[in-house]
Order: sequence, then C-alpha cells, then structure tokens
Amino acid sequence: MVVIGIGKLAKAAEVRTDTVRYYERLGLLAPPSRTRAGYRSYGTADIERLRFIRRAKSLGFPLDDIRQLLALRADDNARAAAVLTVTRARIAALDTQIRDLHAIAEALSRLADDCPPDAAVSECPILAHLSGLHRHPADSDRR
Amino acid sequence: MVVIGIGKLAKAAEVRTDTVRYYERLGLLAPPSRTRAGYRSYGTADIERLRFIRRAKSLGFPLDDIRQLLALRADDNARAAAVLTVTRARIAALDTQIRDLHAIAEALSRLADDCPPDAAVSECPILAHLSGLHRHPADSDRR
DNA sequence: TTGCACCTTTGACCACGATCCAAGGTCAAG
DNA sequence: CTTGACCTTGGATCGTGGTCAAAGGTGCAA
Repeated sequence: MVVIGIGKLAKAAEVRTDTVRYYERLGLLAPPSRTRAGYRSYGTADIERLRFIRRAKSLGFPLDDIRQLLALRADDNARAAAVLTVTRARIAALDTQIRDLHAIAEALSRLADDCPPDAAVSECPILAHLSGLHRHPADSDRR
Repeated sequence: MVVIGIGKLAKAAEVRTDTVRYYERLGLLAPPSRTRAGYRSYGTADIERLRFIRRAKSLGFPLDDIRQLLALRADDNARAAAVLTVTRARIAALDTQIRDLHAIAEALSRLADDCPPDAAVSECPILAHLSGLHRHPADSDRR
C-alpha cells in the first residue's frame, strides 16, 4: 500500500499543504496516521477524497455541504435522495443569486445606456438614480 | 441649518451608527464637525450621502467604487463618461459572475435530474461526478 | 557533518462589510 | 442628583476559505 506525505498528497490533489491541514481541522479529512517522527501519512484514497472536495467546490458547494456529501458517500445505508436534497438546495441558492445579480445587471445596463458620455456628471442618469432622483433633471426632450 | 447627531443620521438613512463611523474611516464620509463635547454633528446633506451609498450598495457596487462615484458626483469638471466607466466595469463583473453561476446551476440541474432518489448513494450520478467518474458505474441500460 | 527540503505546531493575517464590546464622557428629564 | 439615553475611542469578532510566518524537528545526500 502506497504511503505518501502531506507534500505529495497536496501536489497530487493540487492544493496547498496548509489547505490539507485546514480541511483536517474542519473535519473534511480524517486525522491521518503518523510516522514515528509525527509526520502525517496518507494513501491514494486521500488524493481521491481531496479531489472530490475540489470538484464539489468548483460546483459551488460550501465546505459544510461538502462535509455532508462526503458523509453520504461513505454511508452504505444512505439513499441518493439525501444527496439530491443537498444539491437541490444549492441549485435553489444559486438560482436566487443569479436572479438577484441579473436584476442588478439589467438595472445598471438600462441606466448606462441612457447615459450620454460627454455630458457633465450633473446630467448623468446613473448618479441621478443613485441620488434618488427617478427622473433626469433635464429630460424634457426625451421620449 | 438643521444639525443632527450620529444616531438621528443613522436612523434617517437606515444604517447603524457603527456603519456611519465605519464609512468615515473608509473615507466615504468626510469627518464631520464636532460639538464642544466631541459629538459628531451632521446636516441633511449627510443623510442624502448615506442614502446614495445605500442605493449604490444595493446595485452591487463595492465601497471602493462608491467612493469613486461620490468623488465624481462632487466634481464639477467630471464627465458622465467617468461614471460610465465604473458602471460598465461593474456590469462586466456581474455578467461574468452570472455566467459562472449559471454554468454551475445548469451542471447541477442536469446531474440532479439524472439522479434516482430511491437508489443507493453508490448509484448517485452526483456523487459519481464529484468522484471524477464521468459515467455511472452501472448505466449500461441508459440511452 | 553540513545543507537543504520536508515536516510539525501555534497563531496571525487577508478580503469584505460590517457589528459589537468595554470603558468612559455628556446631556436632559424627573 | 441620579437615571437613562446618547456619544466617544480602540480594538475584537463574525463568516468564508484559506494563506503565511516563526521556531523548531526530521530525513537524506554529498
């Protein structure tokens, strides 16, 4: 059985050694066995586990969710429905966030499109909006 | 001229007094004049300014951008183009963020739709994906 | 044996935008 | 004159996910 140190593990999983220890503290990684000198020693399954965490992170799961997912993966009695619950909750959170950001981007785009670049800032509808004026001070000729 | 203390200012602008002092430290609010006792004293223009900050924040501008926007608003020689530059940069950042989140949400939704709730976790395509298996271990009958 | 890479721990620090706490000063009402 | 609301400062804390530094021990090669 292949035994590697924290440095090789980190390199294999493309994380920092600090991150490995950090995940151990958070309970995402079990405390590994130690050499006589006190060095952490890992096996290939740990590389797998770290890569799982990386992929989950890249899909927007917070570390708390990832801890749950790891527990479910290791639980022979667990049903896929449990994974689905975590996943659907994440999707819902993402959808909310996307909708919020989209609404903001839309609002900014509309204001930006209405903004004449060469005008003085006093004519700028963006600043006007931020100042709480919902009409341009001199838009009598628009529309 | 109306003079108010930090508590009334904060209440009028719907922020905490701590936030007012915090913004002062960050340079979003000029250090106000003080009463003989050392109390900060503000005027109605400061309520306006705080509300401006609140609106800008609600449109997703970070405080650093807001400091710039406030400076532009106060600069008679500034052109709307400068406001537009800040705004377009924010829109671009939002669009990138939205696209990233959308891609993640899509990927998760596809996985979730493929996941049979009653199956054992070992059959869960979500966990399979996170484990780096891009095919289900037993999907011979799908497609 | 020396030198270097690697490992250990504890604890501080980063962004971001606040929020809260402690210890003390001020002010108006009753 | 006391009570309570308000104000002051400096510094600590939160959440999230790490990153870094200091001071020391270990392992291997020239």
